[in-house]
Amino acid sequence: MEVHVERPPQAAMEEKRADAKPEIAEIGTALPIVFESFPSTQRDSAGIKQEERKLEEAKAEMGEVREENERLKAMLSRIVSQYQSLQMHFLDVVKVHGPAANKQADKLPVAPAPAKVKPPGATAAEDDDGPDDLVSLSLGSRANSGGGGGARRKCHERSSSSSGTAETAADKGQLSLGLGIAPGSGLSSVDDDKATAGASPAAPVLNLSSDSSSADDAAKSAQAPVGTTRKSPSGGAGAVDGADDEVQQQAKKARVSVRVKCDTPTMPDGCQWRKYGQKISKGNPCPRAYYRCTVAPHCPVRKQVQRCAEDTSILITTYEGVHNHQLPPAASAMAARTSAAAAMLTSGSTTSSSSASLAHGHHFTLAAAGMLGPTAMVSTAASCPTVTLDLTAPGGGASLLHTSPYAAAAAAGYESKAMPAAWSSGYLGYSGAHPSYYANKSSPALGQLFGGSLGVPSRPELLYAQIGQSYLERANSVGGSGHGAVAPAVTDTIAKAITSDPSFQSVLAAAITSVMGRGGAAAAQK
DNA sequence: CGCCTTTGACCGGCGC
DNA sequence: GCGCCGGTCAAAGGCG
Repeated sequence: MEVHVERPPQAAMEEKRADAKPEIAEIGTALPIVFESFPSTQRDSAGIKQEERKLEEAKAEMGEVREENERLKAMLSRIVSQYQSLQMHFLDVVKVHGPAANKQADKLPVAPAPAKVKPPGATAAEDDDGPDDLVSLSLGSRANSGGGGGARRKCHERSSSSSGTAETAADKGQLSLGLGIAPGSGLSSVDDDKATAGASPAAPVLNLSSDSSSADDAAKSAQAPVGTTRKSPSGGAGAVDGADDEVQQQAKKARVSVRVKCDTPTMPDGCQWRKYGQKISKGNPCPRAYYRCTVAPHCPVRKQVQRCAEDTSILITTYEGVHNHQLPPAASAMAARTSAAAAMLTSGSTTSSSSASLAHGHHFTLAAAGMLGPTAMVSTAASCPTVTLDLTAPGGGASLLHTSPYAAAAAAGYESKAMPAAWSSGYLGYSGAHPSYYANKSSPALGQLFGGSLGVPSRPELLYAQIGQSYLERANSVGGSGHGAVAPAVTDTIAKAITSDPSFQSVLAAAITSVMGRGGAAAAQK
């Protein structure tokens, strides 16, 4: 004689999460049966007392469930608020380090729209102005539709809307962090209409995305294949000066290679690919397959898949370009990772080889490096700079491997300019003035946003290390265990999406670092 | 029928 | 200038 509500543990958990009402219903249906089973009044009395007790227990349990629901709701709202707070912090950074951009919005859009992006194409063609003041952080970045108009439309909503004057940002330089995530994907919320006002045709944009497309490419609807030697249409931009051309050339060939233990023919990265070629490359008996992204009709992204000669269980996937479309959540993770790596690569290659040509000697590298994976390697073999993310190493250590020429440069004392040096010392070197910022402003939000277990690092480098570690763990799970199970899980809840979205993390870290670098570079120039 | 893979041919860059 | 090599194209065939 007992009210027995049978619920498997997992079911109970889900019920708690959802609502307590089902439980009430079950109790209600069970009670009549219990009453009918008592023949005598005495037993009825005893049974009623027992039932009352059970009812009280049920109520208590229900209360607990409600409390848990409240806690979850509070947690969710807290995460959302923290995310928005982070956006505010980011704008603060923009204001502090970009006085000219002070007119930018100090107001954040309610919707999680970290930033709008300006197509990388605008970079070279328009980068004839002075130092850019606007850092445009884009989580969703690439212009969907091409055309120069499209590029302008991709200007940042925040920069324009809050100031109320589109011209505000128009004359300011812009730093665009195109991280290869399709517009509207994940946390990105692109409001093209609003963004239009903020677009600055004359604003220099440094694009850190892996997209190899030049200004021309972007002008041509960002659909031109990137990194291809055959069809590079970059010739047309007459406005591109030599320095920018060089930068673009490097960016054009920027690649991100991911090494993952994978038994399947291709790494499940969430995108749809169409195989368009296969070759036996020299030095590797395993054929190299060439894939093209087919999610969007003219997506410029391509990838090469080849098994490691030494260990055929290791799949080496090399990505080129930036998607010009919205990515599935699972694909966003990989895109963010590769794009962050590409950002590091681009920044590093430019600073090491032609820092003067780059208007601003940024050091995005540490931030990017922190998110690259257990092992990140930079190589410039065959005049094609490539960042290799080795996700095959167990343990997820954040060690970074430096290969020549960067490692050599660092060893030779060029740490201030060589990219990998930034990983080890470059960033920390000039960040001396910023720890307070991290400790007082960003760190709390970051520490919580990037996982409550992370805590709040007392030093920026620790913050990055933790961010990176957090990212690595997720990256490992995504890249190593397969995307199939990841996508649905990631999209389960908003909170989970926010806290686990690597694109946001990578963009945020890269942007903060870039801002710091810009600040330092600007100060140095003055 | 549409999409995809396969595969030989072609093209351009690069080194000698 | 020539050959090698990486990368891409495009026709042909397979598959659902």
